[in-house]
Amino acid sequence: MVVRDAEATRARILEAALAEFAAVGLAGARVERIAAEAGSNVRMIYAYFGNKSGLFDAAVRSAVETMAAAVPPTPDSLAEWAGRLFDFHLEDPTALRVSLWAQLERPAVASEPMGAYLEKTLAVATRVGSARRAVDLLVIVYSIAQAWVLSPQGLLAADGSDPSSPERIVSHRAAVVRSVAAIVDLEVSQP
Amino acid sequence: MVVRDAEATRARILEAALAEFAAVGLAGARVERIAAEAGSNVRMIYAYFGNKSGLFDAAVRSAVETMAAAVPPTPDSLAEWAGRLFDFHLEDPTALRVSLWAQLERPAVASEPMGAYLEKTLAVATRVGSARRAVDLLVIVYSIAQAWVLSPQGLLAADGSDPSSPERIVSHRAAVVRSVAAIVDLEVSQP
DNA sequence: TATTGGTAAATGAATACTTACTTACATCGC
DNA sequence: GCGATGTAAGTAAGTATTCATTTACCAATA
Repeated sequence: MVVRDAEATRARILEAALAEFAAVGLAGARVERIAAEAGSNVRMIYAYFGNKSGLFDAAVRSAVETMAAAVPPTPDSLAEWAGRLFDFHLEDPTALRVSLWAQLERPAVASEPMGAYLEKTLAVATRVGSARRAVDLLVIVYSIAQAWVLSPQGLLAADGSDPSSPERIVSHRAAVVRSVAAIVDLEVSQP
Repeated sequence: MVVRDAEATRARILEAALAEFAAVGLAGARVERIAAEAGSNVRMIYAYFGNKSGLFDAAVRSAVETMAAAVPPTPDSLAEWAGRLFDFHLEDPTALRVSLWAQLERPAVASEPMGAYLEKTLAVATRVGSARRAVDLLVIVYSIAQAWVLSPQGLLAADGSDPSSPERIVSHRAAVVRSVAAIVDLEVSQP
């Protein structure tokens, strides 16, 4: 390294960790690979993040923050929000994959951003009547927005078309948006 | 072992593998732990399944088969089918978790049951107009049925209630069924 | 029927290699 | 020179996979 910059090194490590964890998860990740990819070394990882799971936790938090910042929730139009979430995950599935791995391998960390959850729930609750129904709705909306990226290729290609073609993407995005719209309509109309 | 029974031993190994892989995934699983849990030994795993990923693949296939057999699709009432899927995943998340891990760690294996996908797609296509729309719909229906089990505890509890309470479960199941019903209605009405 | 030989099933321990984590040392900026 | 930052080479504990051997079972033979 020519220039010494703790912040920059930390950031490079975190970035490399995000990619590695998104690709192979916590158990599959290799500390040495992350260090190499970051242009740093193992020692620095332990200096900055304590241990492997500490780095993973930091990566998860970073991923969730990125996601929340990139796709701010708009309670008035959940359908459009779902569409933007879909776009975000499609363009870069890193954050989604890291979150999912956290949910499987470290559920406690995945449940951490309680504040954000509470906020969204309350915002939606005013439209749906109760907090419970808001949670039920949010759970479903999230999953619809993620469905495409998490579906096996075999299912996506079951109609004989290429799942990565632009028309195919546009088609599914439309399905996502109108599905969420239909569900929200339903929930708002019958409390 | 008192009795020598290749089939039984194989079955015990597979059962133990399912539990282990569901809990910690392919990279997190320990061959030795599986052997011990199965009341067998490591060498047998290699005799019957070749290697660790061979065992994982076998576990995935077994999980998918179990799931397909336990919750046969009913194209005429996708909503009820989603409800039964929800029940199945809730009672035992093993198959769902194994499938999800396959999707993350070995996408090729997760995409394997093409036959089942094609069948379901065709069955739904006759109701929705085109195979493409059928796939879009199926992807979303699957994800809605799984959403609860895959959501972080923090979100599920954001309304202040206990996510594992029977009333909470009943409430969400209802949300799943009526959501799918609403989406299917929409898709059938406007082709 | 008792003996023998063959084969599938099972086992414990070794092998070859990874992997998270540490230590001892170097270098930069103030 | 001193604390912060960086590096390379360890180390001890695991870990997938293989080896050498034993055990149970079966059937043919004498």
